[in-house]
Amino acid sequence: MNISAAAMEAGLPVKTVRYYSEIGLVEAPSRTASGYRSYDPASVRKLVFIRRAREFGFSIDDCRELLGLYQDQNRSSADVKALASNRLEQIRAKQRELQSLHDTLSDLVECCNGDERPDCPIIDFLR
Amino acid sequence: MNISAAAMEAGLPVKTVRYYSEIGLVEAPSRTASGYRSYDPASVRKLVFIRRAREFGFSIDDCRELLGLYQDQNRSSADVKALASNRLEQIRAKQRELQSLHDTLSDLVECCNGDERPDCPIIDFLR
DNA sequence: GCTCAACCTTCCAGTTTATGGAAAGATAGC
DNA sequence: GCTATCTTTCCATAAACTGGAAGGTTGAGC
Repeated sequence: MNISAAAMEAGLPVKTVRYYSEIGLVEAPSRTASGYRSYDPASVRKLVFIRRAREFGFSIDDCRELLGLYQDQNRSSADVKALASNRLEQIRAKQRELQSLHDTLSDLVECCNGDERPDCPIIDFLR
Repeated sequence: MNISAAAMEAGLPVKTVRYYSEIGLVEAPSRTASGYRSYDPASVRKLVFIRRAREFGFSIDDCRELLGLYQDQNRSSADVKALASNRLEQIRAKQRELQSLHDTLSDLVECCNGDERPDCPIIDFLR
């Protein structure tokens, strides 16, 4: 399986697939006689796994850990839960932060006339 | 006013202040005879303005624009409002995205036993 | 006047997670 | 055999800084 077929199945750009093996996130695939990377179904499954984890905002380093757990038959679900809970707390923190930004900015936008005059509460607030 | 005093007043790291003039976000400060950067109160006010805008998640390019408006006596508040509304919509989009991540991940975390056994709905979901 | 710490300078490299492109070799279809 | 479409490697770029090295400046204390 050439890289473009593997990338397609995994739902990732070719460049990204190459990049993931470059940084050692997935093991280097075998090569054909002419040097083309050759992917097997197990590697493709790992790529899919990584794509999904990335979509959940897990960092590349988180993915390394998750992949280790994914491949470890003897992992405890507690280890996985710990990583996920961590990520969940990050998400909640970001949500709180965004909420506060949202509230302030939306108040400012609402009370700005948005007309031709220079008067602007948004600028005044930042000033 | 040396760079560290200016940085302190603006609430920014020295490195960042230097960086902002390097990329032309603020005009290059004058120099003392020995080459030290010398900041005046007006520059410090601009740095504060930038810090606040950055805290609101405006990009450096947004800041360039906002700074232009900040310095323009004849700006229309509509121009400022447009930038801010834009940013507000970005914030809302990010909020929706995070909410959906949060819900899925929190369901998964809740139904994971988090014990010594390998069984794990989180891994199963990503798989 | 000397010393020493705490400044300041520039320059280079690294962070994170890719993405874009150039130059050159491989393969498949006609 | 030609041509289009792969593939390879290598280098550059993105955003917004941050860290560190090597070396010059300043001011306080003695």
